[in-house]
Amino acid sequence: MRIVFMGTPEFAVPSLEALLASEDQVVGIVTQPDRPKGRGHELAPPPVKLVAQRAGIPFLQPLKIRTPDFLEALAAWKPDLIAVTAFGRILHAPILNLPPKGCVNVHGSLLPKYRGAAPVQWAVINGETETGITTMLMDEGMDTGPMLLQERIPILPDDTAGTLAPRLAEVGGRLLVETISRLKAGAIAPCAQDHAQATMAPLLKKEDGMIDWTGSAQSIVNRVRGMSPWPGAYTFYGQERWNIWKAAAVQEPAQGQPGTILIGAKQSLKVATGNGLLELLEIQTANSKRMSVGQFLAGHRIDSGVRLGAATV
RNA sequence: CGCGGGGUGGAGCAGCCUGGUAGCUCGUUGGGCUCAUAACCCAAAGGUCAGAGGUUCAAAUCCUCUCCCCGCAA
Repeated sequence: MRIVFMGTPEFAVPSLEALLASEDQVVGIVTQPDRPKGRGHELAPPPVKLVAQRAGIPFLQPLKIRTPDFLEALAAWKPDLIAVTAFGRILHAPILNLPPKGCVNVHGSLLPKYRGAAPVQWAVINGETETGITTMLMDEGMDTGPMLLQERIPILPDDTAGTLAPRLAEVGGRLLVETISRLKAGAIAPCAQDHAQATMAPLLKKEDGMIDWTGSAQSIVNRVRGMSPWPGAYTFYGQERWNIWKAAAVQEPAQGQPGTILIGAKQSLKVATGNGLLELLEIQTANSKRMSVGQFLAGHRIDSGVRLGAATV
């Protein structure tokens, strides 16, 4: 079959590579335009583009999807099927209807849970112990199409969004190839989602990383995990912004108001929460790199009793 | 030419503005204390202060350039 692949970030790379290694032919790739990134204003190519170049497969980086030009270019590739993993754009009907076999999407959750742009992160933030990959036939909604295959994987207690995503992406690649193969054989029955069970996993915003100390210690741990490596969970020590990269709930009763710092022996820094104590393990302050709390305390004088929270003037 | 912070013994920081024998917390090593210890006490080792040039009697500190790192913003 002739397949067009659409995808953008690192998460999409295993899907593309799995397709390239499969019996089907990837005749074209669509990815997002290079974007300014990093400290200067250098343009950074999306990971999928790099793979496309290395594989020597023609690719497009349209600024806008809903144009006659793009649709024409897509049609010229004569795809039997379009495979989509984390492309980052909504496909409208003219594209969805283009390939005879339809458009297959790889989604990083157990649909109908966690529809949307950040399913991996929100699953971790909500403390799920299991997630997975769902392949589906795309329709015009946001991850609402009928499901094809699903595979579950556990979320480990120490997983962050950053450690979980690559594992899911691998499963995604495998499941994508299997899905296509079974579609060709007519050995798969699309199964409508139970829309009543649907939940949303919207794109993460910076503010989603703001730690609410009135929550439980475990809920804060989960937020820290889900916001890593981007955009990061944070709080304020006075006016100074602290990014928290690793934390653990401690089996001790909290002392003081939520957010109160407790400096202990052994170079430890614990914080009272709405329910339980939270020990900070890895921290990053402005203009500095992330470091263990032990290292941080070696060079910074932090007093017990100070409250973390919103920025104070 | 997007804005800003920084590179000081192994780690994290102070000192720089107001030039003049390099300091703090921790780690390491040795010793002591202790039933014992990741705890405590004593001692030691370890730095061409990122690099190059300049000003000066004298530069970590002032000026110029280079390299590297980081935060914000995207």
